Amino acid sequence: VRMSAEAKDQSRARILAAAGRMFRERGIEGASLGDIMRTAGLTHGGFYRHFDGKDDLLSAALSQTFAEFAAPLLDAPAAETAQRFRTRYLSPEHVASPGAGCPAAALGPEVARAAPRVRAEFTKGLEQMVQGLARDGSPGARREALASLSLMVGAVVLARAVDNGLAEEILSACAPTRST
Amino acid sequence: VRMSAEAKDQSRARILAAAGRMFRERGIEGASLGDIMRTAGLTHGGFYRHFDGKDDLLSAALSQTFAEFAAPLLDAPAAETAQRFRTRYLSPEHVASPGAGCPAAALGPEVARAAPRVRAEFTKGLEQMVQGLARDGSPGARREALASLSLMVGAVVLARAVDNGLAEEILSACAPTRST
DNA sequence: TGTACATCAGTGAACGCGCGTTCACTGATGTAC
DNA sequence: TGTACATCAGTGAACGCGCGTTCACTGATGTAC
Repeated sequence: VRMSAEAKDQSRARILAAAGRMFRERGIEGASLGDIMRTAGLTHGGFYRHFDGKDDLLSAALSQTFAEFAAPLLDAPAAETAQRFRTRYLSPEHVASPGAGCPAAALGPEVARAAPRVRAEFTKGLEQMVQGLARDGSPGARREALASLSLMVGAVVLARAVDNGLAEEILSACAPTRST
Repeated sequence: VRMSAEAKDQSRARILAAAGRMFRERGIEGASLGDIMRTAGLTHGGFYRHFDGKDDLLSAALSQTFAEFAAPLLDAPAAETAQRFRTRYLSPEHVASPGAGCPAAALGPEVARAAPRVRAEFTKGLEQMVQGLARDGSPGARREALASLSLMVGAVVLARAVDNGLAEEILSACAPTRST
């Protein structure tokens, strides 16, 4: 049942979309290749026609996921301001939807234990976010962007792990207009 | 080979110590009961004389680990200042030693997917840290503590996941004396 | 443009492995008298 | 204080399960002529 080259590209795109969402929702170890392939509408045996293994898929998914998530900051004509991005980032909607949210907040500690190529892709993706947040490129703006990004990631990581009352307090305490 | 009550308590303490370290080093799923029991000097079959299951162990380990980690902030006579705590938190040593470090930075996203009782224990532990950082108890101090804790957790999560150069930049950008 | 054939995307079964949990067993500990 | 016995901490083998990966197979696609 060979497919056309175009159909293969579509399969790959579906696998990547499923992986990007499921890794963020269930964690790297929690999202099995079988689950991902089933979500993409395929059986798990065909996986290796598209990727070398789980690490290869994870690297590709991180690359795509970071690009999508940072896009509002980077889209050329009317990019979102850093402050607006931070307001969205610190919203209850983002906390409730890890599968469509920031890869760093969903996967940070797991990536820290992952293969070098995975860490390299994560580093590249995070650097995109930093540059989107510090568009004037000055050293001061970059420092502010790094601190602001750390605050955002930490707040969402904590808000997702704790009970609701404390989660709301955390988001509120980190909202813009207070310091950076 | 029944052991004395005292010997049993010591076994439990060794299991808890091994679990606290290994969960933070390898993640919840990455640390198997077999590994933990072996590190504690026991065989894995005896685990269920001490805990009901992995979630029970994880809850107990989080409780103990948060208490230990927040101790410098809470020890009554001469507790560490919030600023000194933050300097230690944002050190390369903390980034390099997750097994002895902050449970929130090591396990946050995994706890977000864990059982309610695990999340409850995490919430309790984090609340201890917040109160240690905001000892005067004013609403403003609590907000500042929540924001500062979010910044610290995010910075260490990111620093552990990215390559060395960017990791150092992140820690430096979040060091005290800049805003909160 | 047609025809013959090699390629390969996808299927479904199989593999070896490590996991959390269970269980029969051992023998020192703790208890009842 | 001694003795008889029930308890139970720890052992080691076994269990069922899901994982990532491999492989023989199928048949439409793409290519060489």
